[in-house]
Amino acid sequence: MHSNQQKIIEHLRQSGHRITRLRRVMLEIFGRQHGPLPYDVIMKKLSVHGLRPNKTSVYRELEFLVKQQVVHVLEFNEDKKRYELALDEHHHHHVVCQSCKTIGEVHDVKALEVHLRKFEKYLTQKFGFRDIAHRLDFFGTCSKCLQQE
Amino acid sequence: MHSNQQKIIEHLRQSGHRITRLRRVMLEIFGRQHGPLPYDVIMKKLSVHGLRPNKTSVYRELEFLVKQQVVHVLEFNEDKKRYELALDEHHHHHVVCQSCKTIGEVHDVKALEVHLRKFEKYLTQKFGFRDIAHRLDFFGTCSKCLQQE
DNA sequence: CTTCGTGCAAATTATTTGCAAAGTC
DNA sequence: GACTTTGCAAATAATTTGCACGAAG
Repeated sequence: MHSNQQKIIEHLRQSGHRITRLRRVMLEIFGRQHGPLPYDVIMKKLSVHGLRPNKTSVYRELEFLVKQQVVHVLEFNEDKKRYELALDEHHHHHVVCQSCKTIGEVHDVKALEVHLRKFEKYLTQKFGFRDIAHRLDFFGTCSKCLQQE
Repeated sequence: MHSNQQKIIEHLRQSGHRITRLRRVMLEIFGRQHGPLPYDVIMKKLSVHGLRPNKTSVYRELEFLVKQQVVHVLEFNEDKKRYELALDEHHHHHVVCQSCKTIGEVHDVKALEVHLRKFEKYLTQKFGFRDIAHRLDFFGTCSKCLQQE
């Protein structure tokens, strides 16, 4: 996890990008694997780390990290985007409570992954689709919210 | 007019909602359209049908249909929402080309559905999650776009 | 006639842009 | 020093709100 961050920084440096304080700290924040983060939460975390960047800078850095394929954009019908590390070994799915908006993560649902891969292969062979990725999320109501009804 | 549409209208009427021209035509548009539609496309189609409603009305009608669970909201990282019928028999997944933004649909990937259901059952039994639905979409580059590179 | 739906104008929210100044290599 | 990255203010774009009027049952 720490070494991942190192790897990313090395990769960025080698492709001619500078490692600024903002960039380093944002990678650190993402590296701590706190689910997918929206802009405002990232901003708060940056503040905790002693940084008070302009919102433009944060948005631009996110855009940059997405372009570098270091980070993914996700949307859960919240009227705002969320961002999370795009590393292969982080691959997972989300379980979202539509009431309290809590977002959980599920890793390694093997039987599912196998079939997802198979279907991706099918899309490639039959339709010539390339560079396929998938997004699988579950939506429902969590037990806590059910009790409160 | 499709029987599905009739069913929806009946359902709405019985729960005390009025069937206005806008509501009827929007349901008609959703009913004959494959693929999730964004606000601006819906607006154009309404225009073709001879309606020129205010954007507020359209947005409010969409909000209404979502609340009635007649329609789903989808987002594909386009900075705008898309809407499509939420009927069970319409259940499908999307194949999105990230280059030309074309959105295809896939139905009945049986092996996948079986495992998705299984996993949903697991979420219910183990964590007390209820009313679970899933969203599964594939992203990649279509063969047309690959040729043009 | 009473409640629900609509139009209009203005507001709100997340996100983006242009340009000058500052930081990194 | 060259070239990225940042800050600030102002702009966009999609979507929402408040309020008065019009339409469906």
